[in-house]
Amino acid sequence: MKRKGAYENQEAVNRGPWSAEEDQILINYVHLHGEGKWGQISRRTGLKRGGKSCRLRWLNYLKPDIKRGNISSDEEDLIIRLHSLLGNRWSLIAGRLPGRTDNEIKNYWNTYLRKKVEEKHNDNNNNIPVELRMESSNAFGIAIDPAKSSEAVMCTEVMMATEAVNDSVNTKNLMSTNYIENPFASVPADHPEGLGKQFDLSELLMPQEGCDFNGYACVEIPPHFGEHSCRVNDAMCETWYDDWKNEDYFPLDYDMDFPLF
DNA sequence: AAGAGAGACAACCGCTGTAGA
DNA sequence: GTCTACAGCGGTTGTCTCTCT
Repeated sequence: MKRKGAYENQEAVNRGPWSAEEDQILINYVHLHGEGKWGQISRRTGLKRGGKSCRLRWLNYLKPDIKRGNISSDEEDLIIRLHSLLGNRWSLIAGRLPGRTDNEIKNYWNTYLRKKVEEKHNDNNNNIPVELRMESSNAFGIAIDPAKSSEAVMCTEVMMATEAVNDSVNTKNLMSTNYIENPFASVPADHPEGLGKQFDLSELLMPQEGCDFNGYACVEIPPHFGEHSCRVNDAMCETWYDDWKNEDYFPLDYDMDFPLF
């Protein structure tokens, strides 16, 4: 259902690549009026572009702090890690890569990184016994294959046992044992087995004091979830997956540094 | 040199969420 | 509560450039 106003007067709207003249009009407008009020640009400047198109052009191309040029290996690594955590939540991923836009990261993933990750996964898969190559499933029988998955099925949410959240001393039991068996099981809080509280991982991904940004998104459980500070990094999913796959359960411990994969 | 195919990336589209009237 | 406009997101498409034959 098309909403009125989104693309009205379509016949009067320019499409396709932006000209230098159009760019300059948009830049001048933003300098005068600031970001936002995109819908007013055509009325105020005569620019024959929809508000959405203007916003996109500014955010993805014209904004001064946009970093252009090749994505570094560090950035690439970070994208892979964040994608394994967050799935296709490009704006969240872009938020952790200063100067990079969600569109740029999405394009980079779709045209290059996805294949690279898949190839890496296939290589790894060929080196393990057939019986371990079988797709795993979580507590609800949902097949999980982290390297292939473009969705954040496995770890967009974190389960923490209620008692652990309420008991800052007993931090070793942060995860209910039910879910240590399968750390990728994301159990709804109202599920009969859902003893724990459920957090959206993006909520946990808060900048942390003293954490090197390129140190791969150290996160801290916000204080209102309990007094403990459980430091994790975004490698934990892979680590858990490997440990779980090898039936060597990962002992979640207080303030433990997780190894990078 | 020319055409085909692949890759890269800018831009568009459909949708949801939200604020304000 | 409803409607409208707008911001924002993610998926998809279009177009340009490069490489190969």
